[in-house]
Amino acid sequence: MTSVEHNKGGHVVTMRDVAKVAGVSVATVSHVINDKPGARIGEDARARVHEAVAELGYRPNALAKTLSQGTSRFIGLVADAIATTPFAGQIIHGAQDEAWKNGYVLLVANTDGNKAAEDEAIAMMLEHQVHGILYSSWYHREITVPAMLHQTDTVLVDCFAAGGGLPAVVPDEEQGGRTATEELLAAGHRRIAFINTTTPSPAQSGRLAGYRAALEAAGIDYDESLVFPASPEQEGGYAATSSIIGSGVTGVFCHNDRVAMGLYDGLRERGLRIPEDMAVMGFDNQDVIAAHLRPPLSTVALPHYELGAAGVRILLGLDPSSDTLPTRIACPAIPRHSI
Amino acid sequence: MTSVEHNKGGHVVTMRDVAKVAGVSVATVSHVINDKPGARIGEDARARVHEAVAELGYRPNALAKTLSQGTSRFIGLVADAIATTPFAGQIIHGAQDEAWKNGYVLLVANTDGNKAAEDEAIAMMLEHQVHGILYSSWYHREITVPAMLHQTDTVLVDCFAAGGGLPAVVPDEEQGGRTATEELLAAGHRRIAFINTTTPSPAQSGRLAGYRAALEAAGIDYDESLVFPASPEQEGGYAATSSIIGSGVTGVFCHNDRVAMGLYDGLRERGLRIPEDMAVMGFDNQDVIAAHLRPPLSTVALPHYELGAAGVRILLGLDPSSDTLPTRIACPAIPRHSI
DNA sequence: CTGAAAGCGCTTACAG
DNA sequence: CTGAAAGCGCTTACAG
Repeated sequence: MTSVEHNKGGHVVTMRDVAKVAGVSVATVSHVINDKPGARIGEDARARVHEAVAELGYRPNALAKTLSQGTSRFIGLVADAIATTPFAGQIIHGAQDEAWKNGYVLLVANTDGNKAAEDEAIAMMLEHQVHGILYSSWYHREITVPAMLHQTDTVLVDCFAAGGGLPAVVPDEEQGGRTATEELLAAGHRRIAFINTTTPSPAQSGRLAGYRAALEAAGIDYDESLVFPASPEQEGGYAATSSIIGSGVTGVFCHNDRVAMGLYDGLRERGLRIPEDMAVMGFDNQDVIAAHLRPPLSTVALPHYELGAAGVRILLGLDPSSDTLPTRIACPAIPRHSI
Repeated sequence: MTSVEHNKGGHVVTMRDVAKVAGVSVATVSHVINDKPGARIGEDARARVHEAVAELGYRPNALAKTLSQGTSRFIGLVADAIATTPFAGQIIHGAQDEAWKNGYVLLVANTDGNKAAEDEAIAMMLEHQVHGILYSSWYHREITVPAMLHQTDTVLVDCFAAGGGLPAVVPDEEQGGRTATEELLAAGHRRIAFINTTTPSPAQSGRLAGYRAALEAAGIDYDESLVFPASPEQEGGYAATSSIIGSGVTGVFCHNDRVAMGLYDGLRERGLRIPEDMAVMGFDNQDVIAAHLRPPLSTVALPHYELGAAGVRILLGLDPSSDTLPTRIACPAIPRHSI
């Protein structure tokens, strides 16, 4: 394989080489390359430096720059499950784009939820002088903050700390639940079921609260018998089918898209059409699924990309934040054809 | 927020501080911390250094180390679509684990397939003195190598260069197609359809070749009329349903899981049971889908994690590689209940 | 067994 | 308008 640009001497080209070729000092090279505001450098010198840079194929050593400046351009992202769903990928994507935009680069580490790996990851990031760390979860939940995280600036992404103390960004589950229910309401449905997860979580309580709020705003009494528990997967939705049908409901808000997918199967097996016989609303806007169900699923999106992006903005002090109240990111409606 | 460990002086603790507290020179500190082989350091001095490190909460500056050693511990991963599917996430996961295992850290960049972003990403990685770059695609395809990649060691992951020239790791599509077909064969099917994608690609030709090879090995004549073209999504599989049924086949190998998912719908609508009336085999082992279809889908897995891991192994010279022939990683069968 | 010193590739006051 | 020099936090021959 070939390697980095080398000058005739055989070593990688450095600022000294550029200075030599341009006939100026390294200080001058540094000034023109970085376009230092206060730098009074003559046009000719400036031009010679640029020529030399181009001629030699010079590329600054970002690490050396960091060392001398004492401030790094790294942001660390520690994730608990990088590969389980596209969700983590979207967080990484948002964080990376935003970091980039601000001249930072992303250092990522996966921990698989393993404490030891987590500490090792954080230690490595600290040793690399990260500007700060984004500590993320692939699903919204409460976590206990690894002690080492306190050695640098950190913001929690898609999770939050027990007693607060650290800025956090999470999806607005309640607004999401409200929005989902409103979509059903807007289509004329009055008797609406909610298949909720059996797993205690911000999603479980938040989406339920949103469902109730939307109903109330529409002047509809909350009927506890219309919320059905289910495991948050296709299997859960499928199993809930008869209860849903038996409840005399015309629309159902599913805790997530996977549940909706299972319900689709159950409904179809009984000869029911969507949305004519039953309107169904999902949650998550899960890739590969939502847009390709028959009919395409109306749902509400989990803003993972935004979560990652907002995380770095907060870390860089570009967005306001609070140590006690997580920043909530809206979950927008994605209307398709199941309502 | 709090910040890095500081000593009484108020600045972050450095090797000098440790040396001072331990009553030795920084050279000595360096030697004991790195456990240098040739270093003849007394037990007492060694102990004092360790004590000082613990007492001060000293953490080495990895960047400074890199500078003085002239060799970095970074591996860059440039991906074209970090968030589209879990696939890219799995590549990142595999690469990160393997990098970690060898003392390297992963720098990731997303390009969204955008040439400018790509060049910028590579430039940034070069400036950060990466040891090498993993250039990856989220689906197996031929690419044209960005020129800048030649300035460092690079290995292609889930893609390969037109004329060779760079080591590459890709899934073994043909073996995967063969394996998928063999699963159907092993269940006693003799008349087997193949729903292939309409998109020209290594997957299209490789899986077809595998299908034919398996048939041939089983002494079954290849019948061209049994391979049906379809768009590689749920919609394509659904649309192929009548052709499949009309072909008198008892089993079908689908180009991917999404196609299989669409076919499931089509079959169900016509009252056909899986696998009793029709056996179906997928490809990809796509998360969130494959294991949760009704019945759970038998399929073949795309080895993305392994692709990422093998990529860094090749980059580090731990695995053999070739500049002309991509390394092929096996696609294992994942038997479930659709056959 | 241990330390002084040079060097890695930059940046940044400070002189002039 | 430009350069010499010190410094960032380490490592590594080289002396002793």
